[in-house]
Amino acid sequence: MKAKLSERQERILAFIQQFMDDNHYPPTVRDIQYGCEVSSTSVVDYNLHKLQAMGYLRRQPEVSRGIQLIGAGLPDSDSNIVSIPIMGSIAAGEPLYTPDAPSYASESHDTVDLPPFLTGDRQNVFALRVKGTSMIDALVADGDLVLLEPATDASNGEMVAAWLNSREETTLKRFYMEGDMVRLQPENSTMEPIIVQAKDVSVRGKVVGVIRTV
Amino acid sequence: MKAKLSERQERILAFIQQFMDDNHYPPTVRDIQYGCEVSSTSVVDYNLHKLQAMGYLRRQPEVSRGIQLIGAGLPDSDSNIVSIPIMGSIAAGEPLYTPDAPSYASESHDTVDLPPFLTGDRQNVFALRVKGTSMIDALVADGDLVLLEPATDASNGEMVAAWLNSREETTLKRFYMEGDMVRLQPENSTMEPIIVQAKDVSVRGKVVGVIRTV
DNA sequence: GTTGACCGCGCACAAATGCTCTGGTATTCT
DNA sequence: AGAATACCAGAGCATTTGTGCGCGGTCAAC
Repeated sequence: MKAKLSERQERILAFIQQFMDDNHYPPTVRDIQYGCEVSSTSVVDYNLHKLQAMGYLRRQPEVSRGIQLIGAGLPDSDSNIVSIPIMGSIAAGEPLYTPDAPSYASESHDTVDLPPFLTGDRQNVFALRVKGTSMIDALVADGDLVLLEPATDASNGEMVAAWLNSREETTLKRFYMEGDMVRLQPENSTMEPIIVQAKDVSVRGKVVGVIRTV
Repeated sequence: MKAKLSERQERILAFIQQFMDDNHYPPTVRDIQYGCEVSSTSVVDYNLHKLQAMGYLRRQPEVSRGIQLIGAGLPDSDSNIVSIPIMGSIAAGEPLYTPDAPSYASESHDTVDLPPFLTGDRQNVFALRVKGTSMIDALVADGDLVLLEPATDASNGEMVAAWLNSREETTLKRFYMEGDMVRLQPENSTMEPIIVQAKDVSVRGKVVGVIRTV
């Protein structure tokens, strides 16, 4: 069994994979024909036989769509899911994501598996469980899971996880830089903003998504 | 629409699942016929339509083996991800999941892949894109994705997708049964509740989760 | 040049398959 | 009882779809 594939065979293989991802069932010979711009079904049939002989797929004779890919990566396992670590809770003085102790970052944390559309192309997204209601007016409730993108800076109005030196805690607030002071604004009309020296606060991440189960 | 399955429908559903597990491609109508000891393809077709209307599966018309199970556990049953169909938008008179027009139910719907922890062990969860701000006070914003569990009934105070006969639209509100009237309460202080006869409203699903990307 | 393996093309057939039409039998509703 | 509804059976049609066959290129070996 050779490992060498013609360009057309590569394309057919890729097309089948794509098609399976999209439709959750295998393509017909003609689907492949049109999808790969082949001018005849027999060519597809010919190459499918080749691919089968080489072990790239299996076919059920006389059966429509009787194609299944074998070998690697077929059980959806490709990259349409990402594991996000849950680094702890936020907004009530709980301990949190401590980059000063990097050893922690990879240990014993829970993770959630999420589809990539929630993280976009951001890197190193992590999640925090919200405790408390300080952001209730920004549609973030107690118990929600917030997705954060690591950041050390923020623009005014962005929702961030911020570390307060004075309190030794991390909190979820909107960020406003005012001179050399920083105002951390809760989104809850019954709560007061926190205003501290810029040097006494450090941004840990920006909120990029919210997930709630009821 | 009932959530109740006949024995035959249960069997068909189970058979499809089994078949997919075994063969990695969906069965034909006749496969189901023989597999479930039905005496006619039309019966299978009939029940498939029913199942589709109830949201248990999706079909590609005119396409052999154009069946895919939706809800839980279908993606090769690898169980760390589920495909949820996005059945449309909600809360501004947009069209939605219309079991009365089965032909729609199988067409051109997007799906999102989500980890199972969001759906729990619920079956046939589907998603809707929220349009409008009627539930802003319940922490559901315009553009959010809400996850719904199919239901025909609701307890007072639950957040539901409800179909209004009079307006021919589906709307996202809190549900309150009051005598033989139903009050659909928006969670937005600037909006008035909708109060209609119980018979003029039908619950389509209960909200079980919310997803927002910023 | 000739040969033959390899690959592609177009066509057509037969089987597989989705779908519809007609009619039947229960069960429920009025 | 009669009407309405839900479900099933059988048969048949139209489309989809796998497969086989003949023909025509290309290319390297002889």
